[in-house]
Amino acid sequence: MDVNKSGSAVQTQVKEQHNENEMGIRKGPWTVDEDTILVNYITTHGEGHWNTLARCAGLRRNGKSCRLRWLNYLRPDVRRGNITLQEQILILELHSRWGNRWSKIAQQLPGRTDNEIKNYWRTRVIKQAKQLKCDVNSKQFRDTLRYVWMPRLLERVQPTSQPSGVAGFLHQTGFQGYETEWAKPNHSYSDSSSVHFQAPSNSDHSDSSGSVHTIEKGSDPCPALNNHNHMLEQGTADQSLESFWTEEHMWFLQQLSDDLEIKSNSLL
DNA sequence: AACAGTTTCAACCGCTTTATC
DNA sequence: AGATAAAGCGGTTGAAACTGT
Repeated sequence: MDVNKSGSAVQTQVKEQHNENEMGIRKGPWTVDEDTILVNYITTHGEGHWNTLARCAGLRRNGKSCRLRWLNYLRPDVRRGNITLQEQILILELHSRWGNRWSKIAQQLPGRTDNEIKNYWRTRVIKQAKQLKCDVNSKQFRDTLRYVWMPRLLERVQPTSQPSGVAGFLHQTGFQGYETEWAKPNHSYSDSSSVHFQAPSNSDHSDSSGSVHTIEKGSDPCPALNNHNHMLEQGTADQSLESFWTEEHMWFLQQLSDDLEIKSNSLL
């Protein structure tokens, strides 16, 4: 959304008047002029002390609003545009580990803001959970993401990768600091004949069953997925998370996650 | 073309944590 | 040690953009 690009000057003026409170503090979308003032002021004086900054810069905004505008939009190193495939994997992985710690997750994705990641999670991932008819915080959905979806995304990113390549990928994307479950010896996500997913016993959110789930590669459990894989390899499909989730995928994932649930329960 | 429904994301709100006096 | 202000964080909202009919 960019209010600066739409609406007539008159409409904008009316809205601006409406968005001022009795103290003369403005709220709502920022104008181009306000952005310019804020950028120029920070370029000269640096950031911080936001209430003082707002006052000295002559902005009729509170400090919080200035800080948010700068951090989420005006900072020169803010990365705009779609979340890449690599970033999606990283977000899924980090969220499985840290939960809704958006700021912490954002620190591992250079140029991305906590707000952006939070929005991504709410608009894309939660949407998919709803389509799977499960709660986004349920074990069922977490397992589906962790043991089905993320390995497949990784295979798309690094088609020839070995297990150790996962750690390498995470390193390449700028993420350092902990040993991913996939880099551990008990996780063989890509061998010659099948794909195994072993639920780790020491993950923050996983169960302790350590149950192993195997999908025989030759059995082609979901032709739609493989077809999509082919499209990605040919560069004919949008490389986004949601583009994977067709109705057929949903059915497949639902079956698989139901199976995971049953097996996990039987081991308790 | 017009309308309704849905999605996206910038911005706000309220709470917690940290810094300063 | 307590009070106050500032900064940071996650949840929520609402308007614009998009999509379908």
